[in-house]
Amino acid sequence: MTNIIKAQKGTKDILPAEISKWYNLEKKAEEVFSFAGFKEIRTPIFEATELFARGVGDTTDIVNKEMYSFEKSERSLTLRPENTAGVVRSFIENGMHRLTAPVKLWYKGPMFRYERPQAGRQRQFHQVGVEMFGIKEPSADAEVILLAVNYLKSIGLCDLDVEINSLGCPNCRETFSKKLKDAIRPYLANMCPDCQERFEKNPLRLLDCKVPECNEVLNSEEIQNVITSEYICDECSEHFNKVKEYLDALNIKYSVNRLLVRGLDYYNRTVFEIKSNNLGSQNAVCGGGRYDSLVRHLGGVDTPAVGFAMGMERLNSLLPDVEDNKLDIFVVSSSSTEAFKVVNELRAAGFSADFDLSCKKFGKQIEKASKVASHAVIVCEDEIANNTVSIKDFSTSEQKTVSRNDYINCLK
RNA sequence: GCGGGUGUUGCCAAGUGGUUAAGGCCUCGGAUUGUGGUUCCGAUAUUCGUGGGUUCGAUUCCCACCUCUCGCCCCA
Repeated sequence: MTNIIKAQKGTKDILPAEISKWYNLEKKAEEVFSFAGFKEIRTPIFEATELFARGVGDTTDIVNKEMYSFEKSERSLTLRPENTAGVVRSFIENGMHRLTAPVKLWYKGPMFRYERPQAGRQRQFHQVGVEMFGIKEPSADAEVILLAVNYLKSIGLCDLDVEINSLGCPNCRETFSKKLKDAIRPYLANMCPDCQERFEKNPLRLLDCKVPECNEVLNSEEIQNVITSEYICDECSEHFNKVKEYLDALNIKYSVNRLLVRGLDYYNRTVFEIKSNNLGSQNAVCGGGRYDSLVRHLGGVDTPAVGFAMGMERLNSLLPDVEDNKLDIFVVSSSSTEAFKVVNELRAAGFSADFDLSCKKFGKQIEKASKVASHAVIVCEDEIANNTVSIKDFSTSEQKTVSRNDYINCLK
């Protein structure tokens, strides 16, 4: 026998038994986002590799070691590892900066990252997210966070922790990085190898290292003074305060986490994450923030933007399983032809209906009917002879025989 | 890329260095050729993750690889 071909590492089938959970996530996204004036956008699954190298940032792990890239006709292409870069590309390419601001977009779909799979992490996974372009005011930040919270609420997730932070503008970021590096430099030799590398590549990431020795350094009074000091400029600070005011006014509970640093290079000012305690180590269900320079960076007209993305598998794992809906009607018949006709009539009338294609004997058909449907419509010899059908309600076991001409009405 | 755990049928799951690999669920057939959800009977593993090795003999012992899983890194 030939070898069985299995799903690739880190990929999964979404089976019929779990599909209603997915439908629900997608349906609620459509509802909640369109209620807030967001329109869905669908961008290609693969893009030019350069888009991600420039868009996501070539200091990131995503770009350095997690991309599914391949060559075709001398072009380097990559399966999208996230969708912000793709949406921005589309925004620029389609001249959306000419539309009245804000341009509000949402998306859902598969993303690909070559990582070691673990709880809440696959190589092919799904994200649902929003991007809003053209508003530099802090109201946009608050609107996007509000939307995230409301979406999570709509799918039944209320008790999640919202954490926010401000990275400041590129200037603040550089000043702060420099201060931090200066402060840490004397202790660097005692810190973990990862931190040694972060020190050069992305100093802000030093802040959330989990290694005890590094924590010790970070918790020292000297470093803490740097961390808690006023690290962003007045303008950025005002922006951040305003965001917090909006969130307070909207009764959104949040905490400010100075150590929250998002891994993608394009963020500035507001960044946020929404976390759950029930997810194991990959505990963020939502991550987002402001990325004012990305559109310009990718060659578009300078346009401020904010957005977030959520991991749908992680959302699903927090949600209870839902039971499959039963069919309205299963047609039991001694004649396949009659069954076909009746099923067809029922479906046209708006009932979900099915019948036994292999025309097994009566007992088997009624057994199947009781398992998959709430009602049986019986069309056997007697009924056919008298131009009637029998309707059986499995919840009460009651059965009545009605005229074939208006049985549909008897079901309503 | 690094570390820990794991792998018996569609699913759950026992088991042993010796030849018929328990049991349960699901599925299918029958008791019951017009009435199901109860009951009873019957059927379903010839790669026991894959490939090597030890042995007269391995699903059981050893090695390698792979999967899944939990962590690290990083991220949703």
